[in-house]
Amino acid sequence: MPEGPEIRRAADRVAAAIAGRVASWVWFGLPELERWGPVLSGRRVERVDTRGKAMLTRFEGGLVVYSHNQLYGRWYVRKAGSEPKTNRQLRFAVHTAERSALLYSASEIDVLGEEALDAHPFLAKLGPDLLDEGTDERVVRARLRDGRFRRRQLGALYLDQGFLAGLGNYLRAEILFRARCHPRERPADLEAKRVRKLAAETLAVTRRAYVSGGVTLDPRRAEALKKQGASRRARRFWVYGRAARPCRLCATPIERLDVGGRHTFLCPHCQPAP
DNA sequence: TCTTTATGGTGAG
DNA sequence: TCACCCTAAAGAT
Repeated sequence: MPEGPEIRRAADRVAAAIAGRVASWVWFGLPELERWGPVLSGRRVERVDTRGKAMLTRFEGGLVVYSHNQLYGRWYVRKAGSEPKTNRQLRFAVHTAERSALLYSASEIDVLGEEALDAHPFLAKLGPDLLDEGTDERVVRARLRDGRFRRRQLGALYLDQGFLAGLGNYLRAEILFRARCHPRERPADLEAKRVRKLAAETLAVTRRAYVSGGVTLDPRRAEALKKQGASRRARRFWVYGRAARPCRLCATPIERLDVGGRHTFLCPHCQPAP
């Protein structure tokens, strides 16, 4: 469940299950965190929120459980005391009277004081979160114009959590396709109109992914493909993971390209090289 | 049963 | 840029 939108949705589910309730039993499945279980048990869960791809489970008394799912972590919400059928490793469990929130497979978990959050090595580096209310097109445009970022390739920039928090590999490919930008272009080379377009699509694609549960394709197209019996995977993206398949707009074969050490995907016709 | 890949991230050079 | 870490699932044999 890896990029910002998936993490925020997971946080919503976990919050609905345990926020505002007393955690009767808190348990950690990592040896170095075991001692925190008894410390947090009996405390109320104040909030569950996210910063980019990190989740913060806040307990009364100013203690916060930081968790980052990387590629593997997965949250489950279950009726109190019951567990999902899975072979995964349970790493963090919060049980309340009615429901339990269970984090499996994640290895990046920490317990911090409220005051230590801003000094956390990952959190301290994050740029504006694309799913925060205050992050509007003006904010994204300012980021694109910023001297720290404007001369870097978009393909590298759009994986950098210090540029904008919550982006990831599929969002990078999908946003750049929608904005008709090639991953080797740089913000500094874009005329103002294209910067505006890119900023708008950066927000629109990310927010659509949040609302739809990871689908970046437009609703009408996704629905039509569903009726044709396409798999979830096949009706999710414009270009991501679609190497050699026809572009959904112009039928040109989608290309795969390595940028920033990872594969990305693009339509060579819709996103011409600089 | 093996190897590869993955929606992520770090640190060394 | 590269090697490496984390864990799980998919693909190859």
